[in-house]
Amino acid sequence: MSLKPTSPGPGARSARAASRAGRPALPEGVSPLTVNRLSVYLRSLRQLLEQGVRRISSQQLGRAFHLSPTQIRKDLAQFGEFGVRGQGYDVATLADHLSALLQVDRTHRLVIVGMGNLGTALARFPAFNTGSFVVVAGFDSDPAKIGGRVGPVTVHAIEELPEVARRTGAEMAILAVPAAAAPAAFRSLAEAGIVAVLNFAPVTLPPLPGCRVKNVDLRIQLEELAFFRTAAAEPPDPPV
Amino acid sequence: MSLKPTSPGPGARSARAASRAGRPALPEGVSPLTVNRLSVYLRSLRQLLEQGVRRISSQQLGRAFHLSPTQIRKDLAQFGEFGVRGQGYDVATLADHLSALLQVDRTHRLVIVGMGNLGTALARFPAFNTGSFVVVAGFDSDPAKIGGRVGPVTVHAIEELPEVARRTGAEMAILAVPAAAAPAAFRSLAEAGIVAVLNFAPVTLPPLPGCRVKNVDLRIQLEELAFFRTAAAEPPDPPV
DNA sequence: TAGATTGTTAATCGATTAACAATC
DNA sequence: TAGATTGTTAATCGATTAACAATC
Repeated sequence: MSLKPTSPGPGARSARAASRAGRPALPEGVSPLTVNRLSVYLRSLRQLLEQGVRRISSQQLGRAFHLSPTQIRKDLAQFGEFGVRGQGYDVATLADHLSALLQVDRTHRLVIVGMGNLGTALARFPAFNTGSFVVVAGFDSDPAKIGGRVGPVTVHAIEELPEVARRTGAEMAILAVPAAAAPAAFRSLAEAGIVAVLNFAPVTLPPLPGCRVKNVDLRIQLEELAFFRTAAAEPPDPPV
Repeated sequence: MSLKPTSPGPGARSARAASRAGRPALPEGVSPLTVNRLSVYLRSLRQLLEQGVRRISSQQLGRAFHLSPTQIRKDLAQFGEFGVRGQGYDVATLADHLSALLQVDRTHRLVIVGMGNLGTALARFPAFNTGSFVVVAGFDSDPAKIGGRVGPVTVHAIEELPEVARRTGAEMAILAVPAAAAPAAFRSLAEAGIVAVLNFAPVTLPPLPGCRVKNVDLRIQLEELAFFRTAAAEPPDPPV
């Protein structure tokens, strides 16, 4: 193969904080917007891989997946030199680099707190149970649910969280409880050593020391869409 | 009441496009980031309303819900003068204004395309079936599911989409099909007159004329979190 | 070498924050 | 009037885009 991607080592010299620690790419200083896009790039590369595409330029990638070529290069450059000038990127190699960067080259164990509609669905959700993520336990306050199984997991009482988290080695969590219960549940998670939480409860949880949160109230996404909904349906402005 | 919020009319003079059309706040020119926050403000105000709080300043609102007071005022100012200098905002009135702005003062009918794990859960999801949103129909390609019921809705074949959409008056949709099926399903939705789609499929769907999309691949949210997951767990950098 | 495409620097654009005059 | 808090303008910060030199 004519592509010789440089090792992350020398190329990563622009990741200032990282080089200091001698590890790939320290999270601090990287924008969540960038990380989100890296994840989209990886998703796209995986699709190319399935199609047997071996090499691609930022421009082709942009056309195929509605991305900006400049931004792709800028984003990647933050972490190393993964391409070859004049040639583009090796799909498999770049996918590997991104997997390592995003930490999806290993398995993350998740617990789900709140086994209502959404929690239950997420326990069975393929995207949360493939490759790098596995749901290892569920928690609920309803005694009727405790001890039962939902999809692949057993439902526990929230009091068991510290013990179950330790035993299973869980380090991430999905929070899908009602708003009123969310702050306390979140504190329990942080205390149990969970370091990252995807929060579906309709409250903004600020991060706790040692525990990052991403708040994704789905109703808010729907309301955002409702706001913009008219624009499309309307006749264009008359010319001035 | 000592609060006399001005009508949207004169106050909305900074919403340039809107005043031109003589309607409240035209979507164009408003950032999705702003709209998302408006939705968070509304959620917060509703909570205050339940607690019986009648009046609040941007600063109090910020403290209570982890928001920036300056940003609250800036965001609101885009659409009118909803507060009273020296006094703050009337909770109920501001909530009403925001509801109107976000179009959640009326009911939006949703269809769900793809009745797998996630689609099924969302059909029953309270946040998608309360107040301003109702799920009115489901669609799936699996003949075994067609004709059946899921929570509140009947499952139809995708071919029936135009007819069902017309009959129910649906104007928004949730897309929860596999990646490969998403683009075609999205086109069908746009053709059936759906004007806004919340897309959970792991592909980026670019907007179609007359139909807006919000792409919210949940796995990507999880991967973003995985990237940052180490930061918290690590010992702080040694002092230089 | 000529053509292509990267990595990077500079220019633009947009969003957030700070500061303050207007005013209840 | 004095105190408070808005709406708004100006300053800062960050993110995206354009342009191009480096180089395969």
